[in-house]
Amino acid sequence: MASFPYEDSNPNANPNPNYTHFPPILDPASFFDFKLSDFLIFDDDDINIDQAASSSPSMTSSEKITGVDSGGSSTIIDSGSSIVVSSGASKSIRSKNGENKKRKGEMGCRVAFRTKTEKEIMDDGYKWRKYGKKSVKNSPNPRNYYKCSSEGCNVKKKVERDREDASYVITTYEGVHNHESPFVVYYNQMPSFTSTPT
DNA sequence: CGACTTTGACCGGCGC
DNA sequence: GCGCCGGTCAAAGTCG
Repeated sequence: MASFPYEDSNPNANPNPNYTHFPPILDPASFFDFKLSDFLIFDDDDINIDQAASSSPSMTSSEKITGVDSGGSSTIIDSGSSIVVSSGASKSIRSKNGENKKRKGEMGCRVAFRTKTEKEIMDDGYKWRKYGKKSVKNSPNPRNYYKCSSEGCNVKKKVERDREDASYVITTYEGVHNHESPFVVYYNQMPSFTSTPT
């Protein structure tokens, strides 16, 4: 639990659904286009990621980790930066016929992070399809819901603006991709970027 | 014409 | 039991 997200260029190689890997920010163009601002990590099911991620921007990342992480590991990316990671999301999923299914832990992990960006959507290399938009309580900004549009991939993400500072965007990933990012495929095909030993 | 977005409705969980 | 809230569905609209 100490790997840097941008080193995890092959999410597909992860056989463990509970493996907590970082958000696939793999597009250099988009990566440098925003300032990573929050990166919290925890393992507790009951923690409200959204609240943790959107807590006061004046807090330091170490303060956030102390307040949120109940003994789990943590990785600080940058001064004042934090991401929230949960490895056991508990979620109630409603099927089409109205049947409700408990899917505790099925999603693999959740990752929430806050970034300072003007863009609502961060291009993380994956293709997302929007399936919902909801105004949430205590926040003037609506929350957008996205699913990975790859067939068979159940990864979801929520995107909302920080209620305290609209220049920040809170992104919550849920689950682990069962395929490689289109960007990774493209990246791996580029001779100048392949990891040839010197 | 297919893929995607929008948006209102619907549903289950949860607190009171 | 009831109402609020978050999350999802799906039909209609939009766009390339």
